[in-house]
Amino acid sequence: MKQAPMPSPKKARAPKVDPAMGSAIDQLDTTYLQTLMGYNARRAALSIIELFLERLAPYGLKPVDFSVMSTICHNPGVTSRQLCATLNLLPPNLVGLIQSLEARGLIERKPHPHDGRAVGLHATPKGQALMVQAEQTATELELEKTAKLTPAQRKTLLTLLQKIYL
Amino acid sequence: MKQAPMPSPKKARAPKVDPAMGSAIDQLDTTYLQTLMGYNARRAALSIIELFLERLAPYGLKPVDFSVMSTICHNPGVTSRQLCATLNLLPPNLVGLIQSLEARGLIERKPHPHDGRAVGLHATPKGQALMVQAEQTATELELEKTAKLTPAQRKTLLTLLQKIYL
DNA sequence: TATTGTTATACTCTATAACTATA
DNA sequence: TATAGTTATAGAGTATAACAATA
Repeated sequence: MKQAPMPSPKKARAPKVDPAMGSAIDQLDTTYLQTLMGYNARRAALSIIELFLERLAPYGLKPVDFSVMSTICHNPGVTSRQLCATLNLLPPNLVGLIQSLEARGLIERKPHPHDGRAVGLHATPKGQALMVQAEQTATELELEKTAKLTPAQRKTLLTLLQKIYL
Repeated sequence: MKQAPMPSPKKARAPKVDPAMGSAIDQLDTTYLQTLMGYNARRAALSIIELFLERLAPYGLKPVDFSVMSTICHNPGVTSRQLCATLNLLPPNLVGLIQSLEARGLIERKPHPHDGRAVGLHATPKGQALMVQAEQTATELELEKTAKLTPAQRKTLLTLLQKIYL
């Protein structure tokens, strides 16, 4: 809503006021950056993740842990390779994460029925119970962070973002 | 558009097919994660940044360098403190970045007219020329990455994202 | 006393190469 | 030969504490 005051020309390379002026309003001109999807998506994501880290800390889950646990819960028997492909993670970075979740008793590793190389990942009852709470907390926090959006706008935003990365 | 096949109930905790089945379609159920703005915004941002790194490498600019340079260009005389506040950076992490840009002859540091502690940052002609090209490249790459969106959808997406972090 | 910019440093995240066991 | 999982490690990114100079 705090948009630039809309000057007539399209390009505004020089700022209206000199930032070197110790003016009370030291608002900078970021109109160009705000036209970039990458910039805006990153800023929005980081803003949400900041609160996510705070609210999910009691569960001992960071964003990546959360997305991995959630995917395992919803896809019992999933393999590491599938997780990597789906969540865009690198295999070496998933190893320690999986080991940690297993050590905490949140998941179990079972031999894969058809492939001796692969290992099926399953959430334990403890892990499932934790994720029911964690997902609820995450959903709540997300609604707070997107409070300025109507439900319709929120749905639109999700759909449009998926058109970029899917 | 490759949405889940829309089962009647709202909640779908168990997947339709067992992922342990070495099925040709090893598509996982990520319907829950896709309802999270943080997840989608992060995935979209990373997707764009991936191409950004590739296309802007010839300029020797990464996303943070780019946003700093762009902000300096559009706000001559801006201080480090202002950059940190506007771009959500931490002062210690900006020091090396500024020194690097100065060493490359892209910016100049001039004493601040009113505040002896502060230093005004200015893009050199070389830096300005580089950024004209870099911004054009960035804008082009962004349009490629958002090719599935109509201009109206693109504008909507930018506006909605800003409602989250601004 | 508060602020700007800085140094040093630690911690996390991400990426690459190479190895094993199985297909 | 190709793939799943692993190990070790390097590099980038992000964070905190403490300091000097100036307001």
